[in-house]
Amino acid sequence: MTKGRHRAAFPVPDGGSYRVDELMAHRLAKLDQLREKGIDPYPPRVERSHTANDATRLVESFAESEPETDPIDIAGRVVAQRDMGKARFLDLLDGTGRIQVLMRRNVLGDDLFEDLKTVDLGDFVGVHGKPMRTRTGQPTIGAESWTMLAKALHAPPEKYHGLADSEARQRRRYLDLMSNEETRTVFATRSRLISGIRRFLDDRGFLEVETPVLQEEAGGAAARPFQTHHNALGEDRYLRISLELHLKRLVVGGLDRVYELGRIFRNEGFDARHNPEFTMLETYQAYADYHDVAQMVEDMVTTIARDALGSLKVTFKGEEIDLSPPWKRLTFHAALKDYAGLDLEDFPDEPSLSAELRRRGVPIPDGAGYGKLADEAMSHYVEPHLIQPTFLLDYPVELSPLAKRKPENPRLVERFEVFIGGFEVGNAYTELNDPLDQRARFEEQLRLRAAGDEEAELIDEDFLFALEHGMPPTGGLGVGIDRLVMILAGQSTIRDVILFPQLRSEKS
RNA sequence: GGGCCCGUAGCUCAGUUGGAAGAGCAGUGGACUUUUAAUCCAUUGGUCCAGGGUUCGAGUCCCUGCGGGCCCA
Repeated sequence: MTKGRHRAAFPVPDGGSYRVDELMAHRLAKLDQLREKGIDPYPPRVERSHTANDATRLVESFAESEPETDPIDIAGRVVAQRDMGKARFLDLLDGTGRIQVLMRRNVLGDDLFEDLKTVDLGDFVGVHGKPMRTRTGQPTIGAESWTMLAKALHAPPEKYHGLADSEARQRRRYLDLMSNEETRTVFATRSRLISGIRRFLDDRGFLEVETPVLQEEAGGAAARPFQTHHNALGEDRYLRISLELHLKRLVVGGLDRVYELGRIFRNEGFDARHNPEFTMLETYQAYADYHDVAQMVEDMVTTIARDALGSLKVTFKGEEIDLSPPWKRLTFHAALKDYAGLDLEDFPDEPSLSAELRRRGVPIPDGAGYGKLADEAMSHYVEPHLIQPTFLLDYPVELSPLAKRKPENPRLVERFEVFIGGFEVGNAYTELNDPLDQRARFEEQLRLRAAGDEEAELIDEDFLFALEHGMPPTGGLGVGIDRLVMILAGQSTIRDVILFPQLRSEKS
């Protein structure tokens, strides 16, 4: 049973018939009127010679005076009607924009003009008419005939404010899209950014690949997976939490530059920055290290921003962010010193760091090892300040079981995270290709797991077997696409860049 | 997980000390042949999220639940 608040607007089958409110009843009556006149309110084909945008440009290509051209055919959803008695203006919206239509009784004839009474907001109509300008100069189609293309049985959201209720906007995204231009813009931007990423990587010789979503064990990240079951095998499977371990197998196999842009799943709550399923980009480049990758991220983000937004300056949560390279670079240790006055050299092990953070009142999770403690300190003191694009370099090895150690300091790894707008959007490292060290790191993860860290990695023997065959020096990258889109499209919650974000069930 | 806020007509929102449920848009009827948040006249439309409680009386106060938002962990 649908919850009360949306029931009237969204009728549910009720004993074989539909619950119909008054507004819907009027529309159903109009549907009947059309059918009685032998008019199909849902015809299978449509005449269309011009989009709304084409039509507007056509009119604008003429001088100020009324253009003399042949009639054209346009089609779209009726988003506004202004009835003037013997004339009526309609605004039609299609995927390219809005165009005004002028319907006149003396042009259409009495029958077609009378039939306009069956047109409601939200209906799709086709219009045959001449491009013209109104007295105020607005491009308009002077209708000579019109047809119903699809009758809508519900009223669209309010014409001026659109759909504002955030719950309704997410649950019924189609209403959000049809009534809020900004929503359409955000998702068009998202699409352009993603195609920009593909173009950028394709141009650099990267091969786009696809790896399994259903896995025997979910690895490659510190996160809990969703579990499912394969009936034919009679075995459980997990939805992937990262793309990493399979992509590196491909590098072992000789695919020097690979990327995957796909959905991953993490079994965790959702808030303004988290959705349990989200889109991840991972790239792996043989014969490169994390410095090369940092350079590439800078290039990639600035390229797609320029292409999709036409600017390297964006406004996010009221702050102007300048994406112009070079981005700030700061080591993990230096960042903690700068922003927290915390020198990790003074607290080299779990007991001392734990005591210090406790003393400072930094909240720390139970059973946190050294790496996790350092990460908590970073999240607490540093992350919120990293509004302008910033690379944090050289992380504690405990936090990075898949990254290569720094030769001059084996307690650190060659890793960076990129922060923009106060949160992490990317993560990269020089990949660990020493199979023996990798095995030791996995074993350390197992100890953390035994100590209560449910997000610690499991040993992936097949991955180790792959590494044992030799993986070239490789730089790898992961980018949270949704978060990147948030920043570039100026949206403060992840829910506003995901068309259908995760929500609680509406059923009670 | 904790705190705070929100849920009223199809949509956007008001609703006073607890005393007859409102506006705008949309809809319906009417006027108007260049309007554009058209305008003007008239008018329909309510499970006030759900369930309990207090009260002579609850949209309003209390409790529980559901859903959403913000902040914190």
